[in-house]
Amino acid sequence: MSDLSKLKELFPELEDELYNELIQVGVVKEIPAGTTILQVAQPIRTVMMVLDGVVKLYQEDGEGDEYFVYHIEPGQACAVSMVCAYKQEKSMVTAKSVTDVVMLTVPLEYMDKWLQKYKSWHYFVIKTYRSRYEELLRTVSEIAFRNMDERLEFYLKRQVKQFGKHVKLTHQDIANDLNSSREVISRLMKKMEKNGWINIHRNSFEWIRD
Amino acid sequence: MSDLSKLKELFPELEDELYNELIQVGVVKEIPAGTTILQVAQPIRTVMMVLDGVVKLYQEDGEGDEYFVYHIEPGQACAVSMVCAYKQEKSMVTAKSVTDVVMLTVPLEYMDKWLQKYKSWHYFVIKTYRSRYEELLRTVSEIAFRNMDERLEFYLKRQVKQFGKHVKLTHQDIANDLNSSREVISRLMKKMEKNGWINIHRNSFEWIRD
DNA sequence: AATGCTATGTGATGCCTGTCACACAAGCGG
DNA sequence: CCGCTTGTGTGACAGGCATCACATAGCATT
Repeated sequence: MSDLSKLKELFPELEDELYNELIQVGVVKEIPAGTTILQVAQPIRTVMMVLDGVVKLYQEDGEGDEYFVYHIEPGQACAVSMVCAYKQEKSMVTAKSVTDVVMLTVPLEYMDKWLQKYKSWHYFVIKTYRSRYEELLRTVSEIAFRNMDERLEFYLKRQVKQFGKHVKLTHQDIANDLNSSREVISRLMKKMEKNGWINIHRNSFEWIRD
Repeated sequence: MSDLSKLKELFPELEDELYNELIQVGVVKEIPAGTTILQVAQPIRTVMMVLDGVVKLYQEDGEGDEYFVYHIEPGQACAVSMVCAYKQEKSMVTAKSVTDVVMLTVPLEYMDKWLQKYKSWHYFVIKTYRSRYEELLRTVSEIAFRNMDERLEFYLKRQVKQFGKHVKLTHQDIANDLNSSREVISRLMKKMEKNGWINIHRNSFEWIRD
């Protein structure tokens, strides 16, 4: 069955029996690009494992400001969706599909069951938390210590890594992700272009260095 | 035995059998204030559970800059110490004792063993990751969206929550934790004093609002 | 080709905060 | 009581970045 083989390919570290359960109880959802998949304010009742496409996770304050945190790609699960009972204070996290996305959703009650039953699930969950924790630390470090030009470079490199040398984003999109303003991003990117790092097109740019 | 009862009090969610194992294989360490307990660059071979005192966790870049992330207090474990194989790229996290600290250290191999054996340990580890993840998100939100005055207020409140109304920190200490400069902190605190939020003393301040 | 919409380029200006320079104040040891 | 050390107060200045105001350019539709 193609579903099974795809699962095994994307999540190679799980037990055979668990794959079967995943196929049985999991629901495959197809989500168009640009959909808000979850917001942490609201209770979450499923674990989400990405099968295809890219999800971006970003933080919001209440006043329209955003900050990009990281991407979730095929073979990864959403750590936040595992944080079932999120105490909502001020911090808000949103996950949104960047491309069309296919994900496997599993009701949260299986999470506990499987944690006890399958060692591999266990490790998978721990691994997910750990890698997300590391990504977050990385993000903190960027914002705390780096100026806009360095943060922009880091951000663009992540996009290139995720989507290839040719990335479709407007300066405004980028400014939103970095909680900056369009003009600042335009100026800095112009400088990067002069230095031969990128080519700027309308609605996109191209990474031409390294 | 007083160790056992203290453990139960601080970590009430664990299984009886596990307490016994903890007492048997765990080593109690007393650490004087100001000691660097771990740095993420180096491999970690123990899980640390705080029994007494306060540990602060902060991020460093390579050039002497720091940013305070959160406190670890009695009844909590160090999530980073559970991240055994930390890929060292640029981000560095350091844990340092703020006060004299007593902690129980457990060799890392038990972590895996217990994860399979004890459901409660399991939940404890997950809970630890989850709450640390949330704290990190909170920190990201502060740095990304707030100005120095608001970040300072947030920071001071956290200190007050941890240590009581009378907090022993110099302006320089605070500036280091917020990756700012002493003069800026002094000015902002002076303003807070004028607004009746705090009293400033030499080497300390006192929270007098709320 | 003309029109219009949206993306991008660029100067002017102001606020926040980091830095430098130095004055003052609190506490400690002789 | 005096001087030293360390913390705090404050002005002047500079750089980074947000914002405002337009100018220009790219692409789609007619």
